[in-house]
Amino acid sequence: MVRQDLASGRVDGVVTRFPPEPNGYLHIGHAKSICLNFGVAREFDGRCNLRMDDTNPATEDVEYVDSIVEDVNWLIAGWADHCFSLKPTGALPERREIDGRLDYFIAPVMATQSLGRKLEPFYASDYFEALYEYALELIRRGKAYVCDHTPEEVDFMRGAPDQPGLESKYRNRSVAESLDLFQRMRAGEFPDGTRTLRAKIDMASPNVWLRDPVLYRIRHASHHQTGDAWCIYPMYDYAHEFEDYIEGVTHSFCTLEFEVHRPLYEWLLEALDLPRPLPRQREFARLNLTYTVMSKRKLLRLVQEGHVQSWDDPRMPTVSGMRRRGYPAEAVRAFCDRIGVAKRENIVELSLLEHFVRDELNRHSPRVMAVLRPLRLVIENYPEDQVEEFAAVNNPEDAAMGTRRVPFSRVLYIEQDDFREVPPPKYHRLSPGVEVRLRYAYLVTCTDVVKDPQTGEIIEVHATYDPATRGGDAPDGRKVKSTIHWVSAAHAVDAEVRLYDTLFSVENPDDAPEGRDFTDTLNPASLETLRGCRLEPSLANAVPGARYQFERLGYFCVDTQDSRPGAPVFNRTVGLKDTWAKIQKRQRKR
RNA sequence: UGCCCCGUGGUGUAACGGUAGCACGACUGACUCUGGAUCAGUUAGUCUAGGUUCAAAUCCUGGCGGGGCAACCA
Repeated sequence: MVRQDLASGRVDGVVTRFPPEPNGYLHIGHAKSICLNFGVAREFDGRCNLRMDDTNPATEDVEYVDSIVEDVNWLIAGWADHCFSLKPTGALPERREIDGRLDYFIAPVMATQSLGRKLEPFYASDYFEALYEYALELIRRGKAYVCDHTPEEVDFMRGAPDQPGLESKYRNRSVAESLDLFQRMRAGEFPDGTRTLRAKIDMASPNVWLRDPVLYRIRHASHHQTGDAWCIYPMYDYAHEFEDYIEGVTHSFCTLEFEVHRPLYEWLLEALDLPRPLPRQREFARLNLTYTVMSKRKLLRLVQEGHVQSWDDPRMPTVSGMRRRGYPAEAVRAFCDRIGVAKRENIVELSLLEHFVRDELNRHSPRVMAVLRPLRLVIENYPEDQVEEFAAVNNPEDAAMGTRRVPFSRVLYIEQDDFREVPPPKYHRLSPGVEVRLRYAYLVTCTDVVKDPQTGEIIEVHATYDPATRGGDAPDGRKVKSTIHWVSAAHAVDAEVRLYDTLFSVENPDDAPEGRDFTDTLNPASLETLRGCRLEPSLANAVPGARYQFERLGYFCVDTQDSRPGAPVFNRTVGLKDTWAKIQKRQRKR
């Protein structure tokens, strides 16, 4: 479509916009919209405006503005910054005339070319004056009128979808009277809800949005950007297309539910005889993901009711949550690219998102050894005080990432999961009499199991090593079935590790059965906190946000909120694919 | 109920009216000092009934199914 518009000469450049309302945090659904809008701008060498659609002071807050700016920057950094347009802080649209026709226009500044000027997002609230002027013009043209009906009356008179509405008795009052009343609405002469400005369209239209929709309402409320300057605020349907127009937007992409609003979007634009090309609205289906919810209302409830700790809780599908969880922005973008844009309702599998996260992390994150649930392994025939260092590869996918040295000694920790006194079928790891490889170190054979005399719990495993297998290869060419990771007890770094699982235990928490709430299907095991985890010493100075692969376990990142030097906290971003887990699952089913 | 939109493998998404393709998942196998990665392969799809056409996922009509819309929210 964009290509067609360019080819036909309808527009000579592409301008899109991402227009969130600052009443919540951005989530993966917004990420899709961001990728669409910035992606189109990028593809056609255009630009994309970040705009706060702040026309309802009751629900909005600057806290959200700040988070939105941060999230957008994070998501597009290194990808679309060159088409990211903002405006100088405090700039307002310029009032001008083109061919004798009234026009408002606001000039963008590319984020990469600020030239020292302070920049900020566009704000719908910056256009309140322009919007007001346009409203006056609408009244003069007989296309809008002030209506004195109460909200209840208006609601009733709208009729039903299959029944025409009733015309307001104020519909035909004179232009002069409407003008006067509207000016007095602005002046604050009337209390909330007493009057509205309405478009004069068609009360019998089969499209309910064309039945003289409300354009302005009276709200004596303080706005987070304009303070108390206004007591009338424009409705979304009135404001949005003019916001697009003022910014010179060519393509206005929004979600499906606005499809029925499109005739209104176009009607308002055409009602005014505007001198520049008009923006065009097109719709696409919003994103749904399995095992999560996406509506701002539900996300807000999760936060407010304490089901998660915050908007950036790593279990949240918010952009900030994903960032804290360790998802790379590249992975989120690759995901958005793959899911495509269409008008069909969809529920994308979480596994697709995780695929891109693993794909990105696999190529770029350094490998490291960490033991989450430690089990002592004593190498009986290894000298008591000896310490050796082995070279470990940082990333087999990228030789340029080099190697590091890992200390080895007589007492090690291995993963509890990597030892079974009685191995189940197909279990290749350590068990009595079995030889395995300690990664990068030696081949060891399990000789003994030490149990707590009281509880019978395995507290220690003994083994012998073969000195000839130094580095991990046997000179006689014998093979072992398994390689396990380990950490030298004396050198280990102690850490807390948080394991995350899906927030919900059902694929689609949105369709809770009647009488049930989506919170009923919350997964009680979505967070498991492990303390006393043992990490290899190279992790002692890991910086917040740093991402690693813990070999054989998954990808982990240093938590940006709770990690402290000397007391590191790691979040599991996503586990490695685990065929052993699959085998186990299958065995359990039998 | 009125209007609008949408129906392609389990999931998501492609295909000027001309061989239904790609990705994820699942399943086999190969390889492996990560039961990771990689590689090879298998599985499985045009909602339905008519019509137009040499030819229909694509165009037309009906049916069926799903979704949206009746805030002074966005």
